Amino acid sequence: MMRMSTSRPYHHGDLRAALLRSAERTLREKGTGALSLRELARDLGVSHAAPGRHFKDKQALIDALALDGYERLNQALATAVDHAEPDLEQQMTALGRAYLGFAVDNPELLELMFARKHDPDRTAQLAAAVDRSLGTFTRLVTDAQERGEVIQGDPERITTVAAASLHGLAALIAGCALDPAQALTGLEEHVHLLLHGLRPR
Amino acid sequence: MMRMSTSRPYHHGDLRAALLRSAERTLREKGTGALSLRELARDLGVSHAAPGRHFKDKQALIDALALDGYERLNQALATAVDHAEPDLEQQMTALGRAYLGFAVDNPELLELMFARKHDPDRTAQLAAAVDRSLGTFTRLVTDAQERGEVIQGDPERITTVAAASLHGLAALIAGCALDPAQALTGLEEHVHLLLHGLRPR
DNA sequence: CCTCAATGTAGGCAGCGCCAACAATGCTGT
DNA sequence: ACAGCATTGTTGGCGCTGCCTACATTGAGG
Repeated sequence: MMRMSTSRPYHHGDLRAALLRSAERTLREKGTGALSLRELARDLGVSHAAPGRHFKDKQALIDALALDGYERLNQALATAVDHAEPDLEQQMTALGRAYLGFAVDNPELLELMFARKHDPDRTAQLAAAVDRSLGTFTRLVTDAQERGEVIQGDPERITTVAAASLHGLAALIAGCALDPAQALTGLEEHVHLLLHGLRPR
Repeated sequence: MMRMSTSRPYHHGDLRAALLRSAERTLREKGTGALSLRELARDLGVSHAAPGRHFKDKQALIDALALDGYERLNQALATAVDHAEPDLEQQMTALGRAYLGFAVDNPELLELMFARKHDPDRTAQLAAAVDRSLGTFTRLVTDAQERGEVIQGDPERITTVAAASLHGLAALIAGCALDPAQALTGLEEHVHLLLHGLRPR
């Protein structure tokens, strides 16, 4: 059938990217529960089945969203460390500030990223993305070890302590269990305690 | 209409509790996404609208599930501390073991508990439950401060460091980003590093 | 140009949450 | 004892969802 002269072109052009952008926006504004393939399609003026051409199911779109989130997070973490003085405490604080900032700006996305419901296929990609995040931490730790700023020992274990600590803060912020402003202003002391321990010296 | 002699009684007896039990089971076995009021009703042999008499909507059931989770978690945390030697490191390790154990046994439930999608009314109850959890941490910290095992300073801030560290581990476990067995065996050293810091002394 | 893969459309199916109207039950006051 | 009433369960239906299949339109490569 010929299409009416007033309608937009039959092919959208870059529907996949548009879906991701729109979904990310919905996620931020109305939460995970409000994500609907049909509604995304309506918003973009395409038919309700069009998204199916780019994401085999809803979970696939969510996985793509999560993957994109990791990429942005990794970018933020890496540049934060790069722009900090080569001092462990400052670098760690910068890393924390970037991480917590991401959590404040993208709480629902962070929740998605660390959810346990990913397609087994995409799980590999996501795991790689997580490793890249942890890699930033590990690099920080090993460098500091070389400078003698961190105790010797398995870098992975030490990384886990630092990463878990910041991830815990980020998760609490994303879950509304911790006041974002308070967490950000207290971050410096948090890192200090992490590095120097809770026991008296 | 008179009921057939072969059918079960018109009234279930304790449908609300049965729904919660069944939902918790589904949550553990098939994940959050598989939770359906209609399916729960079918499983329990009641009509599809019966759950509505006990939970005004699906979120209300989820909130109840989360609340129950907090109660079990708080119980576990409290008894763990009580049964440990009055030594900070041992108490903290016991607390961590209890927390991580809960995360391993109830990953989906933990995800629900810290999700950001609760009814504003129930949020108060949930916040109180969270405070009770953190209270266990704070008590631990203040007691240790009195014994001189922890540096002086705002107990809340110190609590946040410890709690965030363990919560981070638990969240990573629940999200399949950390191997549970590895986390549990490494817990002792994790706590040690937390208390003594990452910097060389 | 013709063909074909990629992309979008139309329609339909089953399941879901939620709602309103109605039925069965058990409690309570007289 | 029993009438009235609140509680709890049932039935049916609405609009929404994700997903599937068959079909239409388009652009690109032989």
